[in-house]
This record gives sequence, structure tokens and C-alpha cells, in this order.
Amino acid sequence: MLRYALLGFLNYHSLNGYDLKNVMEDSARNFWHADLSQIYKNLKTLQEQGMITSTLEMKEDRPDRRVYTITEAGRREFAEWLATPLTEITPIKEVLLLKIFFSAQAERISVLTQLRLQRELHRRNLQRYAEQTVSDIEKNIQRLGASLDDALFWDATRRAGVLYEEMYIQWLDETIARLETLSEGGT
Amino acid sequence: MLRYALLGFLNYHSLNGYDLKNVMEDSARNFWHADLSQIYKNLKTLQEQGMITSTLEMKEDRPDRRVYTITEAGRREFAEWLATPLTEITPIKEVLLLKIFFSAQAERISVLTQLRLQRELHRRNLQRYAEQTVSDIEKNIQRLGASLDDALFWDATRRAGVLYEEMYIQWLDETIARLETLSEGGT
DNA sequence: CCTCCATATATGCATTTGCCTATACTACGC
DNA sequence: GCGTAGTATAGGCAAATGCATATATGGAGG
Repeated sequence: MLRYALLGFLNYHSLNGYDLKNVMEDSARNFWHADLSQIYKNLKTLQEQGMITSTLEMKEDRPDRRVYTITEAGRREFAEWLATPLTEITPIKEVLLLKIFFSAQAERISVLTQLRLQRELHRRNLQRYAEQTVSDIEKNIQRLGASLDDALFWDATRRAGVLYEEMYIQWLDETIARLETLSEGGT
Repeated sequence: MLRYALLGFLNYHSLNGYDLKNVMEDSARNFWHADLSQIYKNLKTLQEQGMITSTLEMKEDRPDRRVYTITEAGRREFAEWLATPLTEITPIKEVLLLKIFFSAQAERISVLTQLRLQRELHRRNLQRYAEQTVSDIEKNIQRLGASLDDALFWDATRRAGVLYEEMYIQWLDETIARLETLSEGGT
């Protein structure tokens, strides 16, 4: 999957591995993330497959950088992926829910503490998505040389992040409230 | 992570690999899933580490089954995991959002088709969570010999599934509407 | 009769992922 | 002067994951 993310970004603009990581962190972190080493490995594979080419830029004051450019074959593969419909839902793996599922066996107070901590983390996340304004998106559009059309879709993914965090916080609030009511009489 | 899911279920009741898979599918599929081969591998490892033991039950009409039972060490490790707070949020990898992010480069109609297909899939998912009633949870409680306390937490995870799907459908509705408005004049 | 499905376990293999480490230079703060 | 952070690439290794396949039996449906 990561290969398509990389091809997608390179389809806008030639970039090196380090910058790809930063661009991804800035714009896609609420639905995708990848380790730097993972990105370098994928770039190597993509080049071996002829999807991208690279040139080494010599720098005097900074480390040399290997800049990757998408090829025609790369554009084709990417376009094909974009056009192929997803016939399934991305399955969720949510560690907190796994823990909660078994939490009848845990100390009630410990569960509450953990839920409150998660609520705090999700609140911060929500705030970040909410603050990621239109101007931020415009900044990324300039950086990548993307079109104004892209802003619409980028904002849609930002909106998905906001809705997700709001939903998550609502669920945490509900669940914490339920546990607090029960705890008044018990352990 | 899967090891804790397995320990968690075995903490209620001794089970074989095949049944563990079914129990997980029935009760945890909206926040965790695992391949059968993955479950068998993990059971093997857990036994090597002394977290579980197994006995082979000979069946005449059916294949023999290896039934796993949690050990004291297993219970300790599981309890420790339950008590250790998660200091981070589970990162999301959502393929649809990755595609949507780059979808300014795709045919507008193709994007709409894909979003509508996903909406249909999520609607079905929501319906399943909504229909997974209290009686279903009670059935699982009996099957595993869990306590009534568990019902509270199991229902909380079910509720999380409902909220997630409602949120997702809302986002899809929003996004589809936005694209439809734009498409009236364009490609 | 034959195929598919359910029950049941297990191995093999490739891919993906995560985390750690090495290398190398600059700049900034203490 | 020294540690830390930023820029930049890359290899190593273990763990997790996914998918296919092998084996074996019984029952249901066409």
C-alpha cells in the first residue's frame, strides 16, 4: 500500500526520501504513516521495478540527497490503482477496544484512568485536525505543485479525521460515564 | 497483540484453535481479526513460553482437537497487560482515505462510484452491529462462561462499532454530496 | 456420484512492518 | 566543549501478517 502513497506524492513532484516522510507526516498522518526506513526500502523496490528513477544531488554543506522522479510506468500503475474500486472495508485493529473488551477482569479504577488518558490524547488529536486550516492545505499545495482541485480532496480527508476524533471522544465520554455510575456503589 | 486476545479468551474458558477463531469472529471482529494460521502459530508460541498448556482430545467422528488451557503464568502476563495503560493512540491506516487524498487525479465519476460502494458496505456493517443485540452477548457469555460484568464491556465495544460506522457513513454522505454538487458543471 | 461446506490442525513462503543502528555534517543552546 | 536536533540515506533483524496448501472426515445438496 505504501508504494501507492509514494507514487501518489511523486506524481505531483520529485522528492527525496526524507522529504517524502515529512510531506506524509504533514498531510496524511491521520490515515497513513510509515517509518523512514520503510520508505527507503519501498523507494529502492520501486526503482528496481522501473516505477521511479533517481538522481543524486551533491550538496556541499548538507548530506547528498537522492531525488526520485516518477516514470510513465509509475504513473500508469498509480492511475490503475486509483481507478480500481475497493470491494472491502479496511479492517480495524484498535488496541484500546481489545483491552476494554476484557476489562471486566481489571480493576475498575485502572480502566477509568486508561480511558481518561486516551480521551486526553484524542482531544489533542482533534485539536490538531481542527487547527489544520485551509491555509495549511494551501501551503502543501504550493510545496507539491498540486492543483486547487486537490484541496477539495485533502480537506475531505482532514474532515474525516475530525469526525473520527469527535466520535471517539463521544464514545469515551459515554463509556467513562457508564463506569463512573457503576463505581459509586462498587470497587 | 494477538497473544493477549488469545490469553483473554482462554482466561474465560479452555478452547481449541478453531473455536478461538470463531469466538473472535463473533465477538471481536469490529476491532480485531486474525487469520486461522496466525492463531495456530501464536498458540504454539504461547505454549512454548509456558503461558498455556494443551491436551489432545481424540474424536472418532471428527478430527482430533487440541484444547488449550491458560496457566498461572499466562494469567499473570494477561493481567499485567490489562493493567498497563496505553500511552499512545492506535494509528489508523485507512486505504479509502489514502485513495481519496489523491483522487483529484482520478475521474470524478469513478470516485463517486467507489464512495457509494463503500457506503453500501458500511451500511451493511452498521446493520450487523445494530442487530447484535443484548441476547447475542448473553449467548457469548454462556458459551465462554463469562460474568455479567463482561456484558457491560462487550456492549461498550459493540457501541464503538455502531458509532464508528455511523460516523463513517456520515462522512461518506457529506463527501458524496460535495462531489455531486461539483459534478453538475464539470467532468 | 461429486462437490462444496464444516470441522480441525499445521506448515511454508512472501510481504510488510517496526525498531535499532551506522554514518556524516551543520547548527544551536547550555 | 558537549549534547541535542535537524538533514539525509541505508542496512539488519525480528515480529506480524496474509495467503496458499496439505491432510482428514462427515454431512448436505445437486
